[in-house]
Amino acid sequence: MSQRRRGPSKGDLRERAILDTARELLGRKPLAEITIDELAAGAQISRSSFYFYFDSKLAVVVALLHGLAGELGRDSEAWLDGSGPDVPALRQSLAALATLWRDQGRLLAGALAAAPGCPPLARWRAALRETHVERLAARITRDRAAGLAPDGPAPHVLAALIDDLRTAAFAGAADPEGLVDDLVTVELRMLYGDFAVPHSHG
Amino acid sequence: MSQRRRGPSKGDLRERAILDTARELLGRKPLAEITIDELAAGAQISRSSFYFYFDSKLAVVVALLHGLAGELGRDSEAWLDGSGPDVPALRQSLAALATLWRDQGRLLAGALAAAPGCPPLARWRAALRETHVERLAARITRDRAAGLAPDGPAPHVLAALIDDLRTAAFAGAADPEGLVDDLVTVELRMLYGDFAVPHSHG
DNA sequence: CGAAAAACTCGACAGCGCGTCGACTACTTG
DNA sequence: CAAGTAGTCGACGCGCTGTCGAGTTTTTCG
Repeated sequence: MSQRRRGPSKGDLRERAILDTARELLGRKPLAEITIDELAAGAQISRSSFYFYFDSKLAVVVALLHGLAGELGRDSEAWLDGSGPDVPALRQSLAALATLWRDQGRLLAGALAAAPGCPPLARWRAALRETHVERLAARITRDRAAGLAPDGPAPHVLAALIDDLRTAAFAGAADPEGLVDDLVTVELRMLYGDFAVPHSHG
Repeated sequence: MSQRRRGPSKGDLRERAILDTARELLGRKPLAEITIDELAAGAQISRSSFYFYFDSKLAVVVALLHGLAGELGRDSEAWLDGSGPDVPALRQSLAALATLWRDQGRLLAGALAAAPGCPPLARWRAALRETHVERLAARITRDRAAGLAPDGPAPHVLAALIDDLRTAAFAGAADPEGLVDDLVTVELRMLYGDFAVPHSHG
């Protein structure tokens, strides 16, 4: 817990300066290589003053993540609330996510890496994931009931695999946006692709 | 580089003791929470003596990984060298990988997490991944040429996505082996599942 | 205005984990 | 038994973290 209370004052500027410095540094190097000294120096305060504003480096990450809150859900509404292989909706959802990874890749990667061992980050990650997985699982259930999708893995398992794939693919990609079309294809196959098992002989 | 040269002697026992301690600790807690003191204590030597055997904690990881060398390739031969949706071969490949993740999950996860920022681990990871991706990509190319698989993402991209999915799914799973069947289905869909786009109206 | 309170700042300190160095002991091999 | 090599260890310095207490500013309000 930061000791800071309320009011628009000089301290607010410093807090923003820390956040801005963090964003700026994350544009250049991974989270693990950023030190509290650098954050403090960037905000023109001493290292110990940093602790007046944030409890740790990860608290800064949490704050940064908080600012990203809405962005993840918004563009997926159409896809998650729809039904059937709605290609444009899926592409929109993936494109938005890709852009986020392009712009905030190091922040997201750092947060993911630090999540085990940092309860606040773990909760953030779990909440994000669960929201997506649950809605996607519901969509799968709907599609199957409507005869739009073939049977297969339990909906929440399939949804979790899709979520894993997105994260792994974007986290590892040099150019997330270049992956969007391929991910669209692959996710559609995972959801709707019932392939015909060929007869076992020529 | 460790300063150690050759010969079967007392030191060999200590080296093994360190490795054993590492394995034992990895059964209880993640790599990041293991300290060199613990490793040394487990082998009944002082912390500074540890450095006579290994240069760092990650050097121990590398050694541990080295011991796992063959296990990854072996059981995938049938699947990677075959063609078409060979379900048993694919299942065998995935089952072996799942077992490895069950037994060595924390080691693998730790190695993966530490890979950026540790060249030897990064090289190990890259080599492993590239081998798999390349062989799988070749398989995809073959299948497509033979008319066994539909067109889709570039073979090496699709192969990389499948590799990512495996790693992410197993790394995050409480029970890797319980995922095998679902992964079989999903991978087959990614490779062979050409779904029929439904007509755009009811 | 001026005094108490709050917001804010900082240097000094203690802790932990890492990796190194140099001196010491114990084997082994001619 | 001498000399070299293998193995051991305590002490040190480093970098980063987080805390404490004492200081300075800024706000609040009687």
